[in-house]
Amino acid sequence: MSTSKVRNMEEFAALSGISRPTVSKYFNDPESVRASTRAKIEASLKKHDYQPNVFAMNQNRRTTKNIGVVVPNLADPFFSEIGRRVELACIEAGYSPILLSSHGSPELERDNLNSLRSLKPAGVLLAPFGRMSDESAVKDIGDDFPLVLFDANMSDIGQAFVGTDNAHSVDLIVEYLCRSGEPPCFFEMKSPSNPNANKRRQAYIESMERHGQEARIFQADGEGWNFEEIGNTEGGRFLSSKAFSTNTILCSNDRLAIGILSAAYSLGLRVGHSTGSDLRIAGHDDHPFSKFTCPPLTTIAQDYEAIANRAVSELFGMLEDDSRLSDRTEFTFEGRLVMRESA
Amino acid sequence: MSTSKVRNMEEFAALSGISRPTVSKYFNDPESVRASTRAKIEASLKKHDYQPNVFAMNQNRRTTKNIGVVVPNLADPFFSEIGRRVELACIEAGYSPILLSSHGSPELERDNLNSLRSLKPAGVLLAPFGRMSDESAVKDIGDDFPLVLFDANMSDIGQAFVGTDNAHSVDLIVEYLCRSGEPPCFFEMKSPSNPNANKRRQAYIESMERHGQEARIFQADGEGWNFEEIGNTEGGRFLSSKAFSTNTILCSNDRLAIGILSAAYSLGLRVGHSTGSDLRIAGHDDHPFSKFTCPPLTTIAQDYEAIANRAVSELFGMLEDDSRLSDRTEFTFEGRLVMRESA
DNA sequence: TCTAAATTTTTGCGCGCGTAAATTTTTATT
DNA sequence: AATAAAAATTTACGCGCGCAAAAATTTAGA
Repeated sequence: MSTSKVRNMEEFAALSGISRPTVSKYFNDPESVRASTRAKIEASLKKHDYQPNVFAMNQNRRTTKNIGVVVPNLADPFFSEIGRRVELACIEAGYSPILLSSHGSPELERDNLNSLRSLKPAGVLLAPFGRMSDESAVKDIGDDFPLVLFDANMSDIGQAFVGTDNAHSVDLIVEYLCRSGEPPCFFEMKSPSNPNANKRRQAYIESMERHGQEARIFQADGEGWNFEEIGNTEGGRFLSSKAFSTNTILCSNDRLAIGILSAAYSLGLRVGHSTGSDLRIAGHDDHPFSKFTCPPLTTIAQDYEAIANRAVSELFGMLEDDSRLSDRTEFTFEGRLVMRESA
Repeated sequence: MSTSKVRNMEEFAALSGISRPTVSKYFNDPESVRASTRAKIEASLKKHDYQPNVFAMNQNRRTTKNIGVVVPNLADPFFSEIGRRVELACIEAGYSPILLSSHGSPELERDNLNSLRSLKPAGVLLAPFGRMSDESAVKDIGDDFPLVLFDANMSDIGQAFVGTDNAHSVDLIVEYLCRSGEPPCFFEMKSPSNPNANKRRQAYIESMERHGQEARIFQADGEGWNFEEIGNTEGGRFLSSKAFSTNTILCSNDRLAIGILSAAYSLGLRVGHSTGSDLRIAGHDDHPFSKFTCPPLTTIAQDYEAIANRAVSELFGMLEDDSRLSDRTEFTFEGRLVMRESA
C-alpha cells in the first residue's frame, strides 16, 4: 500500500516522475493525458495513496465536480426516494452530489441555493416549491449555473424540466375510477405545500369534464407538510359529517390518502373496491409505503427511476455540450396506474 | 445593498478600513475582535455583501466548520427524521452539516467516511450499521476526528454514544403487553439490517424471563432494508400458518409491524386491543407514519429530539473542550410507551 | 527521412486566505 | 501619571493547486 505519506501534488508528481501540472490534468480528467503517462500515474497511485486537496483544487477552478441537489423536504418519502436516486446517479457519473433538504421551508430553499453558490457547483438539480419558491433566487441560480428542475416546474426557469405528466396521470386514475364505480371527488389541501397540487386539481377538473361528470373538490384546512395529519383530521371531519357527495375520493397525493384512510378506519368505514365497501380512496405518487396501507392504496406510480436518471443525464448533457443551454426542454413521463384494494 | 462587487477579503478589508487578517479573524469568530472593529466590519458587510471563498478558507485551516453526518439509510423515516434534526441543530450552532446516506450499504458507509476525510470535518456524527460496519474504517475516523455515534453503539469507538435504552424500552412494552393480554412473541428479521435488532431481541428475552414468561422468537427470512415487504411476506406466512403461538406480536421495529399489519388486514384478521380482536401487534420507534396505520400502531417512541440534540451538543462540547476527549461517555434516553389501537 | 502540425508536458505565476511573529493599542496596576 | 501586562492588529509568508503561455514531444504527411 502506502509507503510514506505524500504531502502534496508536487511531491506525488516527483515520485511519479512527471511534472505537477500534468498530474493535475490527470486528476481533472484521466483521459486528457497520454496513456503511458496515465499508466505511470496510476501505478504510482497504488504505491502512495495520495489524493488531491479538495479545497485547493476547487479554489482556482472556474467550476467544480460538485452537483447541488435541492429537494423541498427529505422527510417526505417521495423526495427521499427521488433524492436518493439522483444522488446515486451523480456519483456514478463521477460527480459529488451535495444533497440539501429545505425542510419544508421556502426560506431555507433560498438559503440552500445561496450556500450552493459558494461551492461553485458544476450544475444544480432542483425540485422547487414552485409558486412558493423565492422566484428571483431560483432565477439567479439558473443564470449563474446550469440548472435542471425536476418534479415541479417553474416557467422559463432552468434549462430543462423533468417530471410526471399530471394531466395524463390524473386522467388515468379518474377514468379508472369512473369506469369502476362512482365518479371521484377530489380531496386536497386548501393551501397546498406540494407544488404539483394545483396541476392535479386542474387535471381533475378537466378530466371530469371530459367524462361528462361534475367536478367536486374538497379542501382541507391546515398548513405545512404533515399531510397525513391533515388528511386524517380534515378528511375525518368530512367523512363523519358525510360531506363527500360520492363514495369515491381521489386524493391529491398518497400522504393525504394515508391520513384519510386512517380516519376512515377509525370511523369503522370499510374502504375498498369490492362490493360491501363503504368507500373508495385513491392517491397519487405510489409512495414507498402505499403498498402496505390497509387496504393497500390504489394510486398512480411516478417513474422515480426515469425522472431521476433523465434529470441527471440532461444536466450532464449540458455540462458537456454548451449548445444545449440555448433551448429549454421539458420532459414528462407518464404515470402508471397501480390498482390495489383501496379503490 | 451592494454597490460594487467585492473580489476578495483584501478588497473588502480595504473598504472597511481594517487589515485583512483582522477581517479573517472576524469571519473565524466574530467575538474575537474588538466591538468597535466588529461594528465597522458589520456595517461594511451590509454595504458590500461580501462573503469569503469557502475553498480558500478551508485550505489552510487545520479544521473546518464542516460536520459530517452519516446515516445508514435516508429512505428509512427514522433516519430521515433524526438526520433532519441533527442537521438543523448543526446549522443553528453555526456549522455546516454534510448529510450523507449510505443507502443501506456498509461499503458506501466506508466510502462516505473516507470522502468526509477530504473535507477536514471539525467532527463526525455517525449512526453506524454496527456489526456490519467496516470496523476499522470507523475506528480510523474516530482516531482522526472527534466522533460521536448515535442510534447504534460500537464498543470503544468514538468519544461518545447517544441512543435509546433498548433494555428499558423493550421492557416497558413487554410489561404493558403482559399486563393487558397475552404475553407477546417477538417478530424480527433473521439477519437484521437494523443495528439495534440484536439488543432488542436480548432485551425481549430478559424481560420475558423477568415476567416469568417463555420467550418465543419468530424470525423472517429476507435481506435488505425493505422491512415492510419482509414483514408483509414473512409475517403473512406465519399468520396464515398460525405459527404464532400467541395473539400478541411485538415487532423489532415499526416498519416490520407495518408490513405484518398489512398482511393481517389482507387475511381478514382484526388487529387491536379491544375485545373481539384476533391479534395485537406492537412496534418500536414510533415512525412518523405509525400514527396513521390501520389500526394506529402501539409502539415505543424514541426521543428523536433529545437524541439529536445531545449528539450534537456532545460533539460541540468536545470541539470546545479538548479534555472531554479522554473518557468515552454513553447517553441513553428512555423510550416512551405510546398506546394506540393496535395493541 | 525530414518537416510541419498537433498534442502533450513544463514553466511561471497567482488565487484567496490562514497563521505565526512582530507591532501597536488598550487595559490594569501601582 | 507611569509602567507592565494583556489584547488587538498588522506584517510577512506560504499553503496546494489551476491555468495560460512556452517548450518539448509525438504524430502525420510528403
